[in-house]
Amino acid sequence: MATMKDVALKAGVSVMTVSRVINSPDSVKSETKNKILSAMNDLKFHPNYAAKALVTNRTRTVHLLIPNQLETADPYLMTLIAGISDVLSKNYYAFLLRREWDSHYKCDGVIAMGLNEEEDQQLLEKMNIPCVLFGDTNLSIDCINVNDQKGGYDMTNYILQNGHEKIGIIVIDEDNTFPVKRYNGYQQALRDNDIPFNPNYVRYSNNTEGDGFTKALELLESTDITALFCLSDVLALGALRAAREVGKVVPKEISIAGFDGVLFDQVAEPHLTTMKQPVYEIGQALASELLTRIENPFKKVTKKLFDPKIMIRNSTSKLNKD
Amino acid sequence: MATMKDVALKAGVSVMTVSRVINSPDSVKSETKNKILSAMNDLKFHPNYAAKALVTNRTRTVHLLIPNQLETADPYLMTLIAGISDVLSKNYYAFLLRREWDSHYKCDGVIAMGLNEEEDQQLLEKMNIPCVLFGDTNLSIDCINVNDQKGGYDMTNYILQNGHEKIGIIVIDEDNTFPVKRYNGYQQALRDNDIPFNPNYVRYSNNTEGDGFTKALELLESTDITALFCLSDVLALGALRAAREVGKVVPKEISIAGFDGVLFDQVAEPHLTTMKQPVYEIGQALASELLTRIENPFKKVTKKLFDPKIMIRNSTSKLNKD
DNA sequence: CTGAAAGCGCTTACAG
DNA sequence: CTGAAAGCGCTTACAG
Repeated sequence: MATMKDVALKAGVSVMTVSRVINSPDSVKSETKNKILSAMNDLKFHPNYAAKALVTNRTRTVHLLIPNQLETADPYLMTLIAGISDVLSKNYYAFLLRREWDSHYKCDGVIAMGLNEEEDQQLLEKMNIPCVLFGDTNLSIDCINVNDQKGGYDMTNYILQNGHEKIGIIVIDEDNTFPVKRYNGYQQALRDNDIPFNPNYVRYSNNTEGDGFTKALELLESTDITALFCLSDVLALGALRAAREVGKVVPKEISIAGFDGVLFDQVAEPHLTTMKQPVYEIGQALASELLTRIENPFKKVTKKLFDPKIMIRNSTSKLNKD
Repeated sequence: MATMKDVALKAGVSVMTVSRVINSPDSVKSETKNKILSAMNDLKFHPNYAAKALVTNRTRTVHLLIPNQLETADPYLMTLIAGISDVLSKNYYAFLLRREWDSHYKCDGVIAMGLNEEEDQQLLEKMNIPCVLFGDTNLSIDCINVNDQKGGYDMTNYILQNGHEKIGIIVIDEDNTFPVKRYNGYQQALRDNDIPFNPNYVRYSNNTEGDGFTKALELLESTDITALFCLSDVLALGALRAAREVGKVVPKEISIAGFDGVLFDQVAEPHLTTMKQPVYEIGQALASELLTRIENPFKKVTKKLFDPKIMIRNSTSKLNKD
């Protein structure tokens, strides 16, 4: 591998000037610069990042802080990581997953997710390197999130537009803001369409197929809903099973909608209408944002929301009320 | 961050001896060693990998060579990468995805996949660093693969044991060895059970739900098969749809089996019997193997096969013939 | 078993 | 606009 010294020798300049061409090309006379650039080209010069890292204290490595309670084999997280790694790799940044808060190993920046408010605060205080958060916070941290409120609103609106007025909802019962936001969206859409809110149509559920099944069964047996909005696809799968259990044909007799859309564009089954989160794109955005922040530590803090989009799988899943 | 110099000062030794404690602890008198270890502990010393990288020419970074035709957002690949990153991250190795054969950036090792024979050869010749291959080759490269032959054999055997004798098969029509191996397993199982092979029961198909549907339809309409072994889950989904299309109840009138099992342990639907590949574990093994090879470049070449396992989703998917 | 010197390939001040 | 010197935190020979 050619070094800067080799390039300097070939171009007849000092190593320092070669370094300048790389780091602040404008400060070099263009004639000199061209000489050096062609020497770099001839020698196939590529900087030794280890040497650079040693002196600049930058490693060209990014850490993904993923709390232990998140399962890395989860498709949602894997898709996110795929998006992140796509952008990082293209920029020759390596990355490593970090399951613990502390690390004695250097990195240039951190992408964090699944933190509560207290931890957001910690992130701001303890990390003295660039951070980007997948989530929401009022603190001065770059963050990117899904617009859950809008997702809940748009889906409810869509169901209403298909002629349903009695819309059940299964809310995820977790200490997290996203189910609340989706639920708020549902309520707002009802208000905007002058449809009364019926608390009997609401169930809280653990985010599992099994509990979704149970809660959907309750709604199907005890109410006259004609549509059911499940705040995750996992719940929706349980609801589909519950519909089969009570012999209601989907979507003729009961329309079922989910939320997430992570797996379901890969799998043909089940034919579920859902709110697809742009997870891969969010991953890409997290990485881009972090790299921008690393380049420019004093730039204004960014807050971005990505809209989820309704995804209708096929004709059999249309929410039309006959 | 404390450096080796700080540790040396505190322990009253030279930097060199601190370095020895890290790299060849046996060469240091245990008394000295303990003094140094406790100094390292007090100062929370952790080596600066950039400095180490510079002098040892090792980067603590691994490249994943993923040919461009492979989609990184594919669940199979994401699961594999999750397994790989799990092990690498635990060992503080960063990694980056590499879509092109050439890289001017240093790394300590490469995990490659999806290569043809010619490329395997290239891998051996061009890379002068440790490599591990996800796949098969007779060349002197560490490799890890799925035992596809056994997967095909075991599934066929299982279907036979459930009383079926007329077993259709949809083979993936790709320039790749794995469908052939699975198909061979099918044929071998038939022979071992003295069941005649019927070429009319065989269809070749693109690995898509749509083509799976078409080919399954052909088999269901033109033959008397009572079971259908699809060499991928995607094909099996098409087959399930074809069964619905012709009004055959699964599994009462037609049993359907797939192969892969990547998504289907996450999703409750569809209830499909399949051969689950241990993809996450394979990813972990690829990374472990590479790290071992990096530590010990002259060790014997390893060839490992992972057995896929039959996964029966639930009672409705049992392959029992009434 | 331990240490003093040189150097890995860059960048950061400082000169000119 | 360009260069000579020093140093980042380690390891590799070489001594003793």
